[in-house]
Amino acid sequence: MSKAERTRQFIIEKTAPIFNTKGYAATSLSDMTDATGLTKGSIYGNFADKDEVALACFDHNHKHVREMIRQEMDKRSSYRDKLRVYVDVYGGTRKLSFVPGGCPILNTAIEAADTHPALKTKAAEAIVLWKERLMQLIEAGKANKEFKAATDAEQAALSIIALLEGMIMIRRTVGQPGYGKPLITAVENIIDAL
Amino acid sequence: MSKAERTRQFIIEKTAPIFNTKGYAATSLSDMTDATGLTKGSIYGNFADKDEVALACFDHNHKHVREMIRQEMDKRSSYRDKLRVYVDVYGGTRKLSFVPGGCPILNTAIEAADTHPALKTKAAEAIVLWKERLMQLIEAGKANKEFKAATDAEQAALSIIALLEGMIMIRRTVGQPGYGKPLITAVENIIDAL
DNA sequence: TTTATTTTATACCGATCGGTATATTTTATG
DNA sequence: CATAAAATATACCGATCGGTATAAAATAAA
Repeated sequence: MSKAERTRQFIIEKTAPIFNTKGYAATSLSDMTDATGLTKGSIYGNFADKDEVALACFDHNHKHVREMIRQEMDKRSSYRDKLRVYVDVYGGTRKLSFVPGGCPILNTAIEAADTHPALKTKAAEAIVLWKERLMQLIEAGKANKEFKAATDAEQAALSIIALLEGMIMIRRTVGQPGYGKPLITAVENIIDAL
Repeated sequence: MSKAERTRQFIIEKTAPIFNTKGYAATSLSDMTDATGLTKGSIYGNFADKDEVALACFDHNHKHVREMIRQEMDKRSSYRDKLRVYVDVYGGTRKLSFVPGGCPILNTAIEAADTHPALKTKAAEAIVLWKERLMQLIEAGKANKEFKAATDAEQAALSIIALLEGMIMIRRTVGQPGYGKPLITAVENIIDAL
């Protein structure tokens, strides 16, 4: 890895959490130089513009979440237990470290919807990928006789995603944990009923 | 209503949709003068600062959604049908006009989470109010023998909110209507099972 | 209709925005 | 170690940001 590649990676790692917490538009070049200790010249020597950093940061945040899920999922054998990883990671039952600022897919989707087509596309691809991955797991469980054959994989997958994202929004906003637990239970109920 | 009060209302009505679509930080004074045809002097003669406009705009958007729900709900008699109003309004099955830019509660909650305490508080209050209203309807249905006595009102209320908000995010981001319908069905299933 | 008051427009403020040309320093190569 | 190349820092650009002092205009009361 060349010096430039390392610096590029360094910039991404230091600024990705800021983009996720403050939002893309609200994160300034000053925020980026403060967080990295680098100057604007150095940042612009490795990225064409602020947008390119923002897009790379989304990829980084998204990849971080995916790898955490994957890592935890590999430890589990049954498909039901694999699905429960999402509850453990997003639900925060276990103390699994998450990206600062909440779910990057949700944050990016909301901010970029009417302002940033490229980011919106990335968020959309992330959602599609997530749904397909969930459906894969559910269909595999059906083929394995672990889940009922009548299970609607698409509806279950989308319901889990919507409930988790809704829960993250509600829990982060209201603050009281009493607003999160019933939703964790709701997701668990879906998984149990598969 | 004095001239100033009318102007104040005019500014709110013209800028509220912009705040909801572009976000609070990304909406500039120029956006506001363009949308109203007024000058900065006029706006600052009626509001202390940009923040005061933003807060008033959230209240306006939130009230607009609530009144639309209330209006449609009054037309219906059974509690089950009343609850289905949320599906019709948020689900977009019926062509009920919604605030431009999607759900203001969701948008505000996500943007303000780490950046704007006052707005975050307003979003939190909106969620609490919504949950309590849903629980009222469910408990009333239980008292009326329309719903099962064993129904967990809190979990149902929170599940409906999370599913609807998750659906709005997913539908707006991915675009394809195939991603929304299964979630509408999921909410309908919850209401049917009450 | 005159006058006092309120409301709106003009012109400007310092600060910060994203971005760049260029000089300086650091890295890699012979 | 010398030198060419790459990477970083400095200094600056015009544009726009939110906000304000003040003048002009419109409104309301007498």
